[in-house]
Formats: sequence, C-alpha cells, structure tokens
Amino acid sequence: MMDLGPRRMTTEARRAQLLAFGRQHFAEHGYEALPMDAIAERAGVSKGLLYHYFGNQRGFYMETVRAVTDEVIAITEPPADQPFEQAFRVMVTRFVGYVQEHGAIYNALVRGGLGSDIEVNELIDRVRTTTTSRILERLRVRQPSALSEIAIYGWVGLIENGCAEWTVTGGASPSQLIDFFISAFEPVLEVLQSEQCS
Amino acid sequence: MMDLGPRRMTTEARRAQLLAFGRQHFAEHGYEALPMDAIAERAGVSKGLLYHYFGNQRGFYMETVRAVTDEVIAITEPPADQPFEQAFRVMVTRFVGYVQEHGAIYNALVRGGLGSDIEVNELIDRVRTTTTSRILERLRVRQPSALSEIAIYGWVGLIENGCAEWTVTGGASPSQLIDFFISAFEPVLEVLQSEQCS
DNA sequence: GGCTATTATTGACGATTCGTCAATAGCTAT
DNA sequence: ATAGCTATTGACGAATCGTCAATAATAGCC
Repeated sequence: MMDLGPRRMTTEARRAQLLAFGRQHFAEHGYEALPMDAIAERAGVSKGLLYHYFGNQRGFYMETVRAVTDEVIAITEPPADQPFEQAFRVMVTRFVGYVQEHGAIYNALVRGGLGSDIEVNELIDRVRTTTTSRILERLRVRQPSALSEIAIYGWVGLIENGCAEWTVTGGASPSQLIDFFISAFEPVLEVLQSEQCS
Repeated sequence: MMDLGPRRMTTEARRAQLLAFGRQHFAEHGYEALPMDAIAERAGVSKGLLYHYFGNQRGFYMETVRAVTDEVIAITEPPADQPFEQAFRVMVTRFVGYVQEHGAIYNALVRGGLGSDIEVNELIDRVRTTTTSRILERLRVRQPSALSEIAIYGWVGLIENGCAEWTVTGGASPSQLIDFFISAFEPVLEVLQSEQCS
C-alpha cells in the first residue's frame, strides 16, 4: 500500500522508510487512532515487522517523534561564528522556515496531535530545554536564576504556540512572524540584564 | 481504596467524586498507563461504573481534562468593571495563583503529562483561544489581523510554558512571574497598536 | 548458474484489555 | 415492612497487543 521497493531491504533502509511513513501517518491520524494491524497494512508491511523494529506501539511513535525533534534541534543550531543578535535571528528564522516547510507535520506531531505520555513529552521538551541552554550559553550567562530560565523557556513556548497557530490560520508573512518573535524576546533580555548586575 | 462514602450515591455526587479521583489519578499516572480495571479498583468502584458514567476510557480522561480547563477558564475571567491594564493584571495573577495552588495537576494534566489525541488537544486549546478572544474584546479590536491573533496566542503559550517550568524548578516568586508575564505582553501590544492605525 | 547460509519478514497464536449488558443490591417513599 | 426505582456490579464476547517459530528473499561462494 506504500512500499514499491524490494520486498526485503537492509535494516537501515527499512527503518528509515518506516520512520518516514510514521511521520506521515501519525501526523494524519494520532497515536493509537488505528490499531497496529491497520498501521502495518498501510505501511505495506506485516505487523510483526513493526514490532521487530520498534518493540511496541509506543516505541514506533516515540522514535518517529524523536526523528522530528532531532531534526528541529539540528536545524535551529545558532551559528557559532556570529554575534548574538545575528545568530539569534538566524535561529528564529530557521525555526520559522522549518515550520513553514513541514507545517502540518510539525503542528500535528510536536504540538497539536499528541504527546501521549510522559516519555514523549520529555522528548518534545528537549527542544525547549536545548534552545534555552543555547541562548544562555551564547549570552555567557553562567549561573542563570530560576526566573531567567523560566523567561527563556516561556519565550520558546511563545514561538512554538505562535507557529502552531500560524500553521492553522496562516495570513501572516514569515518575516512578520520573525520580527515579532525577536521583539518578544526583549522583555526576556531585560530580565537577564537586571540579574547580571546583582 | 478511596471511597469511604456510602455504597450508593446520587449520580451527581458520584460523578463529582469520580472526576475528583480522575484528576489525581491522571496527574500521577498518565492516560492509559493503567487499564480501566485497575483504575476502577483504585477509585473503589467497579469497572462497569466508570463505563456507565463516562462511556469509555477516553471519555473519562476527557471529562477530567474538561473539568480542569473549565476551572482555569472560569478563574481567569478578567473583571469587566475595570480598565484593561488592571483587568489584565488580575487575569494573569489569577492564572499564576491557580498554577501555584494546583501546580502538579495543572502541569501533568494540561501540559506535561499528556494530551493524547486531537479531541483532548482541542479541549486544552480552548483555554488559549478563550484568553485570546477575551483580550481582543477588552481592547476593542473588532477585526484582528492574523498576526495579532498569533501574537496573543503565542503570549498565552509563554505564560503556560513559563508556569509549567515554574512548577518544576520553582525558585521564583509569584510576583516576579506576574511582572515578567505582563512585561512580555508589551511587544504584543505594539503589534496590536501598529495595526489599529492602518 | 545453482547452492547454501544468513537474516529480513511473516502470520497465527496466547494473553491482555476494552466495552456491554443482564442481573444484583442499596436507597427512598409509602 | 415492603415495593419500586435505579445505582452498581462482574462475567462475558470482541478486539487488540506483543511474541515466536516458520518462511522466504537476498548475498556470497564454488
């Protein structure tokens, strides 16, 4: 129902193919909307194969989510050879670009569709914590206060939710979004600066 | 295992009791960590009773989530007899207060723990959309642009994620949080104002 | 080009869980 | 007390999960 390739593949190729399928599938139907039998049929393989590669239903879902979040984390790495303001803009721009390109999947998988249990949420949360530490690093904040971390972490939630809403409503240009996200960071910067002094 | 009341209760009382239990249960274990048999046993009732009241497993979970989100929506209603700035601060303060009081449950249920499918997410999203429209109303914005809505909606994500992180790390006072959340709204206001003119 | 070893792949199976429903039992009112 | 109403139960069939021995497609060797 989707295969088209040879019946027997190398483990790596098959794994990649199944993950690519999982991305589409889970974006469309949620985790657990369809039983594993049906998922396997749609993927063009037997149920046993899915269990062989991913252990269980949650395993398949988690690895799919991990593939997406890893991608986001990799793409939004701020360039190290630029001053903060510039690197920061690059990061935001790349994030918005990713959402623009993979909108439906991003929205359904990372924020909208699901997040069925604690382990999955920790996976998704890794995007937020990684971004937070990257910003703290680039600003040379050694021992951030609780409020600082909350502020940055909250700002990441702002761009996540903003982008998620954007994928649904549309109607704003990427540059408008990017400019707003950057301006929304100013209050965060103020919190950070007010603490650098103390 | 939890009951203590009479064996037979009025439908309303039983319903309320089960929802109260569900809140604790789902906050601790996620949706679907335990089978319905075990959940019923912990609640001190039969499995059949849970199905009688809530239809199915998802039904029980959804109604529990709905109870929490309804509560949040009710509590954060901005007072109508005050100017915007004041009403806005009241709204934020009440939200932070709610999280401070029901931290674990809020975090686990609304953001952290789960959100297992599309319907549940729509339920949780209602908090964000309601807050967004309330703000637009209070600011007398009749036909908001896409960017305006995204900005406000994103800001709601900021306070949600900020509060969620706060429940985990602690370490900041409520007033610090509130002040930051309010200052973080300034860039949103700027977006709104720049469009009022056009 | 056939043959064999390797291993990717399958589908039937037992175990678990879901959701139903006729039967039960606790409360209220007369 | 007793009868009627209905909240509550637990055993049942259907569906789904996850396993595992059997299968078959490929690659390498002669």
